[in-house]
Amino acid sequence: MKVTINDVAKHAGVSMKTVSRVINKEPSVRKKTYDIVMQAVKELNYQPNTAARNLAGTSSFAIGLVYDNPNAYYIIDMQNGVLSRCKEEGYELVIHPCSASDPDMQQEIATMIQRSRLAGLVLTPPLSEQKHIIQMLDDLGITYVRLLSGQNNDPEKEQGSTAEHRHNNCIYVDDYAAAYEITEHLINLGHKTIAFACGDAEHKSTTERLAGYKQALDDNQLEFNDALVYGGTYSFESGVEGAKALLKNNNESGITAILGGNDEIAAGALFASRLMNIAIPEQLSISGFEDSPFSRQTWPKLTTAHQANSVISEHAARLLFSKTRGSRSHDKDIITTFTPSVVIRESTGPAPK
Amino acid sequence: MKVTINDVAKHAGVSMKTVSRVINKEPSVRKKTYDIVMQAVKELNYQPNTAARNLAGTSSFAIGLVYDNPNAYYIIDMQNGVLSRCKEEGYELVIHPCSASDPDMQQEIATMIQRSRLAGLVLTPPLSEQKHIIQMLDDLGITYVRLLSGQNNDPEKEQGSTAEHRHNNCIYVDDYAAAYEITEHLINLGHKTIAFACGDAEHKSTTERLAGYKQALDDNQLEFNDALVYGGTYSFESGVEGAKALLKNNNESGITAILGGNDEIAAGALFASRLMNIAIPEQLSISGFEDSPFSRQTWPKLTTAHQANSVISEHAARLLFSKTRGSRSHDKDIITTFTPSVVIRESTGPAPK
DNA sequence: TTAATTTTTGACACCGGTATCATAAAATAT
DNA sequence: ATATTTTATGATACCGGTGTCAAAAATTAA
Repeated sequence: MKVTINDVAKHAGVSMKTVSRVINKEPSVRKKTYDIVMQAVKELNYQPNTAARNLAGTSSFAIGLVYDNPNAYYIIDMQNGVLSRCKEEGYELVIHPCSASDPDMQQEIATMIQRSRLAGLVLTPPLSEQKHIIQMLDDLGITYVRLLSGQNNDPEKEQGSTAEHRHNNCIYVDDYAAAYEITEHLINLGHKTIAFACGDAEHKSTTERLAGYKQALDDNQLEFNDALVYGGTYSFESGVEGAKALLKNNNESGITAILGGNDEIAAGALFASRLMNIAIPEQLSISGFEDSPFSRQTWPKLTTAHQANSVISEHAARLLFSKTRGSRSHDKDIITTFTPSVVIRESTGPAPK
Repeated sequence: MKVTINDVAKHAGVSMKTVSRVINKEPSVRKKTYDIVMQAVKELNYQPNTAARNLAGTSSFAIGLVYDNPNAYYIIDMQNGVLSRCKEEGYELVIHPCSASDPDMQQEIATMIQRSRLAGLVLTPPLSEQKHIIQMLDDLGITYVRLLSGQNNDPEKEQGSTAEHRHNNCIYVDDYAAAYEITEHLINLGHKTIAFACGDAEHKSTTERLAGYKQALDDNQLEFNDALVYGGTYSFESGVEGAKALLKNNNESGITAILGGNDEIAAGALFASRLMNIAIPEQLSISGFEDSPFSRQTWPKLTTAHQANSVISEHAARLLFSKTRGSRSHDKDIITTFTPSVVIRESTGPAPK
């Protein structure tokens, strides 16, 4: 029933080590031998036993994906992107949802790494931003890749000694640029009083998006007003609350557009507007951020910044693999900075007079 | 740095086999010995190496979760439920998204099982309903649990010989009852012309929900009308199309309520109503099914049938473990049939006169 | 108290690969 | 053609646990 490397070796008339070489695509195997072995592999339908490889090898054929993020769409995209690369490389994926509020989190991650002898880790925000996690991974000496909000400027310069400053293992999403772009879109529509309903303050993405928004205002001679910024979380409920707070007293601030920290916030704002009988986009424009499927399922559909999460995570995995194995993959194919692009739908329109 | 079972054995002054017994909670270890070993485990912070256990043991300490379902919320819940049980049991989870349209799917699943020597598999619909998959798993002799739509009636009677008829490895969601309940809710609100926007026809859940709907109509002396059933898919877009089709020609059929096959369909119907300037719930009631977070983020919020996906999947994992290991867990704690319960929100209301 | 039985524990051979290093074969130089 | 270098292959010792079976210790019976 189950075929082992020895069966293949016998069938092909070579040693088991040669079979091992072939399936691991090691160099220095003659073309002819390679073909013979592959033939045997096919004929016997041989599947290398993961456990055995993991045990015998220096590191296992598995990587981990760690996340602390309640956004289902985001997570699924992350998983799928990483999985597709894993499949390509013949690796397994160990997923690890966790919660920053859990005091054992750090220990748990360490345990997981140790038990499964993971070859590497992909960290998504906001975990990827936490110093103590990074510190721990460095202490453990494990390879990892971080998904971050920001830009990968001056890579040479950034090769700092401390982990937080070493940026050659990061994939960036340029939220700053995207927020700038989307704010500009609103400005171009004639909006002058644009509010921003932020996500969690601790997330780097919030800071970045806020900065991009500010810069866009500034570059267009619009004054930044602190009262137009609502600090919340990346959730629908926060969007509802945010919109209510921003538009209080019959919109005394004269807001004509709200930039949502993400699609959920925007959807919440949409919901609140509905409650307050505000027509979108005639009386108020609302934009989201991320372009999750969600943004196409609201009324009206959301203008947002498209973020190709599964592509991003696939590249994160690519980068990770380029660091673990003898970098079989070409680092050059790896994109390390992604900039979401504005997708215009029906939730934004010309500013009312 | 890394602690092995031998280190623990030495530290505790016992043989490595005894340590193995302790960490596997095997019987016939004296309390005193057990304590000594556990003490050593703690002191050294020993983590058993998964790969080694998998290799040496009869089956590996990992189970698989296979799904072909585009619904992110659903998948995340499934994963989390199964994961929580895995954590409890010290197992790993191998996730495997796949697509029925992929001709290699079956082979891929077989490969995964073989490579990772999975101890078992949890199958979610619609994969869990496909005969050829079940057949294959049986041929492979692997343990699995299926999540199905239906009821677990007459368990004794059902112990048929063919896999499709063996139902002691299934967890049921009673969509029939839930659909009945939700339809009745609409009827009680005075609705007499209730449409049903179905999900994918091949899904058992569609058949079940439809049957429950029909029965409720019947029990309340309302005639079933084929023209009021729209056959679509479990997607937002389908909900939009479905509502448009059902309400065509200025709602010539006089529909006052639409039962959505799931929340996404309902959200789509909501969207379409908006397009057609139909007020919800004043002119038309719409209900969803599943109670995904989604149903709380539409306007108005959806009346729906709450389905505790993460609990369901946790029980699926429970059931699986009860079959794989020496059934350490008590089968009696396992619920095998779940009935979603109606959650009333704002998308349904009294029928218009 | 000793024999018989049951419960605990340990020695050791695997599980199915990879890593190392020696050896054989092929390519190149002399 | 032979010596030398390079490249391809194989023998064998692990990796860190589990399973088997026999030995030792603890219980119970006689």
